[in-house]
Amino acid sequence: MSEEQSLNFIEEIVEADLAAGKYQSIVTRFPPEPNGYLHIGHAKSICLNFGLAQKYGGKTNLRFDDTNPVTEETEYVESIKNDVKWLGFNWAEELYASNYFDQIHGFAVRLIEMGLAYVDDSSSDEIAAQKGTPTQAGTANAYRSRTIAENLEFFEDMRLGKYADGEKVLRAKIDLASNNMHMRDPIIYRIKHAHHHRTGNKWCIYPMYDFAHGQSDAIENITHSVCTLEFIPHRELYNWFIEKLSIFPSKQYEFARLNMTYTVMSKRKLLQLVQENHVTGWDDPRMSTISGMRRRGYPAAAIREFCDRIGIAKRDNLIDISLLEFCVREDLNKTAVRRMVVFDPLKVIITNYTGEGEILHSENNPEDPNGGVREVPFSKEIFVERDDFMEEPSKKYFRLAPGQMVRLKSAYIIKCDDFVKDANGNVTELHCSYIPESKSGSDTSGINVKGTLHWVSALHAIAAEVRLYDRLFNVEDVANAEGDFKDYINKESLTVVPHAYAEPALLKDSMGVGFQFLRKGYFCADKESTPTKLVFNRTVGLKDTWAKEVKKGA
RNA sequence: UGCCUGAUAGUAUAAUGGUAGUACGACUGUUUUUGGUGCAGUUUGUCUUGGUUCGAAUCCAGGUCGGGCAACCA
Repeated sequence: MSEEQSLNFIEEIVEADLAAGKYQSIVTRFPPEPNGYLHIGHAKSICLNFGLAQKYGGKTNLRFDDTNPVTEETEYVESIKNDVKWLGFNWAEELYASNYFDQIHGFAVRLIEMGLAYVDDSSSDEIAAQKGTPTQAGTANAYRSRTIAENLEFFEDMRLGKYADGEKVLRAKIDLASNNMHMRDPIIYRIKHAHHHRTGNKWCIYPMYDFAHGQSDAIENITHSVCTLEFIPHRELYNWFIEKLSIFPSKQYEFARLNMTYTVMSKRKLLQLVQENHVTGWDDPRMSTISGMRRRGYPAAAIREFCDRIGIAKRDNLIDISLLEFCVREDLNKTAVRRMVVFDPLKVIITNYTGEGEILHSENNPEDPNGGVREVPFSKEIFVERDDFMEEPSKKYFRLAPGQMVRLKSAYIIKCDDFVKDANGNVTELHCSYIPESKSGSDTSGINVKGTLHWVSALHAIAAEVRLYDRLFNVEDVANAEGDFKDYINKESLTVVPHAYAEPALLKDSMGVGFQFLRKGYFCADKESTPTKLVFNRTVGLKDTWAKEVKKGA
């Protein structure tokens, strides 16, 4: 293999570290806070962290960053585990920052003993004011010069629950004049009399992110701690604690988080969509969550492929959602079984068809020679799509029109002889004649037609509900659009087709697979689908050059 | 106003002092019993001004523009 694959900048760092013998093998981690469901942005991080370990023969921990008991819940923990697994990754260990609360508390005591932390009685407003501004140094208060003994005692009293929330905090004593605001005596422990989803009521003080994340990394011997760009200013602090505490020197590296067009990618906003019922839940198929995409029918492999294609870099980006859709189609084209479903039926009577009906066969997947065929019943009366007929066709319209011929997929060529209108002028019925010798597979008619239509036998059709999804927002860059992001919600993001006509094979199909409804797009059975009421989600449409053509003409 | 970051086709991402390439998008053509797929092709780019060098996307200096930083969130 002479194929040279270019590395992203983190892979370069890893390779350099390995080549220099800095580590024998690498350890990464994926560290979500269990305060919401995972979204496609997390998928990028998951693929990066797990991918690194896979590629370089290391391991990846799943670590829940659960240091804020008031926002975190077990429901989220379960959903996160489920999503990571579904994406196809196995973690070495399932860990929690809360596992380390004793050790982290010990680190805090050590810092106090070294004279590098102090208990501050100031209010949150006072602390903010004393921090100064980016251009003005902060000022020390009287608490900063408390003795080690005092600090030890007060911190212990904090732990014992002698104070109310907000009465006291523990701060690292670093540099109130630092250019980096995070170094101006950051708070490292706060009092929260709250129930924790894992440690219950054992603790009433909890470490802040900055005093838990790096410490957890060190405890787990994480070699490469990868996070997003907004943590760059935290790195100095991260390193300071590692140095002062003399713990394992994990290194933090930052990459640009994923932004995607026509969607939101923040847990806060996603939570809002759920709570205010703009969507039906975290797994609403329109959501950018992993669970939403799974329900919508996006294959895990397609999401992985997408994450691979967008790359890892440090500049801000806004990825076109059509790239994700491309990856979904690429995957589904190879795997989805083809079925025929008519959404907006128009009855066709095949006037010269005298038989009782017959069973025809159609390939499950033309891309897969081993995919086999299924049985498709044919009869004198069928349904085709309403927009597959035009009374006065344009020149490039290759479908049904008076006198025009088309092939019915896997069946016969038919010719439109006549049509029937109701009192309102709506076409209600087509009368066609078929060419008996044009039967699919044994066509001796010699006739070539330009159009092929999907269809279902009226006698054998089964009912199905079909849900069509469009983008949830109608502006590209939702996060940077002016005003409230909810003003940009696309009111037409869901269209329900309550009574589509489906071919009967669908009744016997297993529901976990991806379908392609011929000429309609890719679909999957929704979790609400039952044998008596089939419900399908449109995963993504087919590329539609005809629609483009029509648009151009209009 | 300070500090930290970043800037390559429409969107992403390579080229690590030596031919600016790839993918998606867009557009052509071709194949096709899905106006799908496949195949072939076209299109568009190094933020700017100087400097170093035989040679600069890459190194240096200044500028411009974008993002981040002053939560008892992560």
